[in-house]
Amino acid sequence: MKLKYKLLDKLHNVSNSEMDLLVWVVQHSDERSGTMYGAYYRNYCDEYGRCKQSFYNALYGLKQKGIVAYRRNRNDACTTSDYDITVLDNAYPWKGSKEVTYRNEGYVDLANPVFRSQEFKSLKAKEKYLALEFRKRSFETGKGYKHGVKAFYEMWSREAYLGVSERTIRSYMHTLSKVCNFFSIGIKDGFYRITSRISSFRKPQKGQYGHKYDQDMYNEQYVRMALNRDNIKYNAESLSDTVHLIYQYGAAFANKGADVKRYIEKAIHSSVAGTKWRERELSAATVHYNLKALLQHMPDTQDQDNKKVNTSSGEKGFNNFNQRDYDWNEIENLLFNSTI
DNA sequence: ATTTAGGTACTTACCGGTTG
DNA sequence: CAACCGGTAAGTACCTAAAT
Repeated sequence: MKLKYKLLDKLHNVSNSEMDLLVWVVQHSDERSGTMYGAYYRNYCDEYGRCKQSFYNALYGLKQKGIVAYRRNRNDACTTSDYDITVLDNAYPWKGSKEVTYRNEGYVDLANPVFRSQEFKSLKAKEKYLALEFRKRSFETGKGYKHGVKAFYEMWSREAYLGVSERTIRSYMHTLSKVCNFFSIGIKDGFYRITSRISSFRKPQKGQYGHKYDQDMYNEQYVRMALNRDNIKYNAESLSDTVHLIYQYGAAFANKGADVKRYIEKAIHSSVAGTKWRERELSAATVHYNLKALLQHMPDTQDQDNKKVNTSSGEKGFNNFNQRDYDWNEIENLLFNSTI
């Protein structure tokens, strides 16, 4: 859910669908690799109300601009394919370690409700970019972003920033402060003063509606990936019921040295065994039943590798998104070599 | 995958209101 | 008055969605 400040420079000229794709990818990514696994075009299209061509245009566009690398995955029957999309230069591989490097790299937290809101989605691409920049700048200065009016227009209208006229910038400012209420923007003594509106950026507390930890998004994405690969239809309710099983059974599997996510994938897969490809519908109850059975038939000790991974992340293994048996370093190399 | 019709974003230009 | 703000409108450049 983190977008490093240093990536913002690349975002001044992305199209709106590219910006949406990037935000979507970061929101569903594993922070430690900066990668979203199993990205499926239909999920993107549903969430942003775009046609499938937009997904591909955005994907190719982001790659061409050096912002992401991607890799295509097909299932065994070649009936579905999804993508692992890595946001370049956006990994936090030292999470949990004492590396100074990790702490010093600032980021915009895309988990914030603002960046999931319909208001943000309906902004223009450059307004979205500006919102990210203002978020960064108002944090770095502590008391908000202050910039002389003349210099402000001079800088932001430059090609390397927004590349639009002063008049257009003013309309962006209006949208961000008056239409969306994201920022408080005013001019005093010849200076623009921009601060984040706390009421807009406040995150829901635990237990409140809309509250999500970063790893909740990984979990949900993991389940979606498994469902997509088996062509299983689902709705919001059956999906959330299934995702919930990860929390319900996480500890029980961890006690046996196993990662619940690997087993929920199996439980999902066997829940549609014998059902025709086109007629598969998610039944959380069946998945639950299968998962329970898998747990009961498991020996008490598992291979130590899994256990090690689970405990090292410090967050119940949520960050460890090794959903496949690939060698991690090999994936990294493939992804990074495929770009420039 | 490529083409195309329709839609959106942006620029330019103008206007009236507000501020100092 | 001068400088600035926010609104509208027309033309065009570019983008998206859907057809081919």
